[in-house]
Amino acid sequence: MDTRTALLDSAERAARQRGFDAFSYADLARDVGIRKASIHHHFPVKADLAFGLIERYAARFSEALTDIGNTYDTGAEKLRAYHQTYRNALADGSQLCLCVSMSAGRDSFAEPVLDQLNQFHEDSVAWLTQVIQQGIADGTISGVTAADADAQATLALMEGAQLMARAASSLSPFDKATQAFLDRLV
Amino acid sequence: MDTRTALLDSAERAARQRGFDAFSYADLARDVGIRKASIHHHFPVKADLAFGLIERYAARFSEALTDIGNTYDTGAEKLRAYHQTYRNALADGSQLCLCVSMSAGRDSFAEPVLDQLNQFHEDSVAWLTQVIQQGIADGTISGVTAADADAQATLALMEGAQLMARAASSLSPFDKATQAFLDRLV
DNA sequence: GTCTATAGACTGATAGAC
DNA sequence: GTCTATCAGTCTATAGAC
Repeated sequence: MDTRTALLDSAERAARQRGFDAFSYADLARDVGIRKASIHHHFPVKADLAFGLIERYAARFSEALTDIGNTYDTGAEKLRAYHQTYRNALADGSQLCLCVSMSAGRDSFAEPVLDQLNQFHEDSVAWLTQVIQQGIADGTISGVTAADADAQATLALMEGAQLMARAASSLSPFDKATQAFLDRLV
Repeated sequence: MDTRTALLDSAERAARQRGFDAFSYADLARDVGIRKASIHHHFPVKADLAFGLIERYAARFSEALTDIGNTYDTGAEKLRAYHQTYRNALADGSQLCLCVSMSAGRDSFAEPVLDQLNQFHEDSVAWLTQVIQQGIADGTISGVTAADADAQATLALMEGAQLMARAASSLSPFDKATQAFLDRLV
């Protein structure tokens, strides 16, 4: 495998488990099997690594949402798949999805990284708004008054539920927090 | 003011704005106006400071919930006051409440701190469950199927909404995300 | 593209005087 | 309880050989 990719993989794992500021180039070097200095060839400064991570993540997530849109028909089915994506990212409660991790530690990031992060949030809300509107139209989601507010609430719920699950090192707070959301779907 | 209190105040401000691992004893010393070494007299190691922070926060929050219980009558009024507490903590979107901040950076903490954190979450859910049940009984909250799941969802929503507001440095994601929650209250 | 070697800054923490 | 002085360890980052 490509060294750059191996570095991104290792960094993503570390960032999701321990936070972006909690791993060092030394950790990365140990994990990937090269020397610290070699990492700087691929990511001159750590901000480049942060940007590389969020960039790849946003691209992958965007693909995943497109896949969900193509695979499922009803609004409810798509929202269940979206929920499952966040649930899977938790694993056994030991890691967050990268965007929650980076949202939480946002102070160490420079403008370009924050822009990507906020763009990701906006894209998510836009996708959710569309899917919720479809769910209203096809009658597979109940209890919605404003689709865009509901979309923002859904994203906040997923991210918050991840945070609590991780604090407890258990999936159950996530499942309990998202139960009512799932119950609104046919 | 007590030096210990001044240190806790400064540390809380820093933890909420930049994260617990993002401030140092040097920062604290500068802010409070004493020398680094003196801080170790009050908090021998940084873990003691973490514990002191969450301990004081949990005690204060518990008091605040009791106050809300005593001040307001209906379930809806109490939930609106609870929501306002989280909104106020954000200020202009530049800081998190301490428990979101510490949940986010939980990897740097030892068992006693994590116990306090999880206890805080459990206490919050217990209080919310009770208030939501009251709201069902007095008819001031609608759309609840299971009070305990709704309580966990409410906590996750508040924490997630804070995270998004802070990422955007703006209150509006918080307001949008919690709009539907408020709309369910009479 | 990877290496050795090193710089310079900062970290939490300690010893011991006052 | 606060100070000066200092420690060993870590961090990101760079220079330059191969």
